[in-house]
Amino acid sequence: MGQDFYQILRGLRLKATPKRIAMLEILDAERGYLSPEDIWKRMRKQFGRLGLPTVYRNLEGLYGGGVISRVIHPNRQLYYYLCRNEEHHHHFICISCRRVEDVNFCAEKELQDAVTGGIKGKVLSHILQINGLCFTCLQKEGTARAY
Amino acid sequence: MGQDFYQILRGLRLKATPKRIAMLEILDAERGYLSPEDIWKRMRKQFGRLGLPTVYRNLEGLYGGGVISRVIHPNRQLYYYLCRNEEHHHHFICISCRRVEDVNFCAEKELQDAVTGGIKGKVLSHILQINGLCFTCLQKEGTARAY
DNA sequence: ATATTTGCAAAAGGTTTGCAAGACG
DNA sequence: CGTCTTGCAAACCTTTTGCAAATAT
Repeated sequence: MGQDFYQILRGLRLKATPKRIAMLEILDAERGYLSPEDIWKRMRKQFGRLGLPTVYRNLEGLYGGGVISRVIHPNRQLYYYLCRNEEHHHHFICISCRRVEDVNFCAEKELQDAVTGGIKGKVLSHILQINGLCFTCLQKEGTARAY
Repeated sequence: MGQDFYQILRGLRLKATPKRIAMLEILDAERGYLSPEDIWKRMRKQFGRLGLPTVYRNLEGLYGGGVISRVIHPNRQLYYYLCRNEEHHHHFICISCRRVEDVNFCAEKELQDAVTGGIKGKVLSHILQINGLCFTCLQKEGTARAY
């Protein structure tokens, strides 16, 4: 993934400001999920003046445009993650080291059937996320908690 | 569901205070999800003095004990719901009228397999929730939004 | 009697808003 | 240039905490 962030932003009709590009670069360099504040801290190394609201506003725009995905941690905070996988999928998140793994399974059809058949409603969105400990963290022990 | 709330609370080693019983009664009388503040407002009709922290603390205890379940709304707030269904299941929630319907489907095995096989991690919990509009709200139109 | 529970007030913590100044296209 | 972005400060709102007084068993 090189310098096509400019194109991606333009595709969303967002101006390709240095800050937005830096955000994408930071997310791209990370294999785990980051909080808005994490991103802000890393960005401040490059930018003298940078407000947290800018980070929030941009994350919202990028998430809305489908460029990044988000994770809802059991601690109720939102974290963001840059997805390279084009297909619809879900995530396994490590509670301890924040690693994200794509899970190429989705019960979309079954869920749709349950709703169309029984409830007769309309599905707007669905959340499917697995929270746990990745292989590495599992070795280290001492991290387990009942989430 | 009659007056066994006393027993339920004792089973969790929680003191059966009038407020805890009232909370369960309120949740039991509702087929939709309620916010802590909703519950607080309803309880204030019966109790002169009642703090919101009490509601939060008790919801936490009841949720921890598995007596009530919770819903994570796309708006990021937590809502609570008294589950009558004993088996493991998930929820369809109506974004508009707050109705909750049980979805007797869970991809537990597939998820476990994905994690055990590919990621080799440990599953601590999983979230599976469908957000949408129930049949009734679907008729009324005008409520749709992209969540 | 004693461990829990509660009220109150205050703090915490993440997220949002308003608006004038600045930057992209 | 016009519109979209940003900084800053302040507000928002849900949730949590500390502690003394009240209550369940």
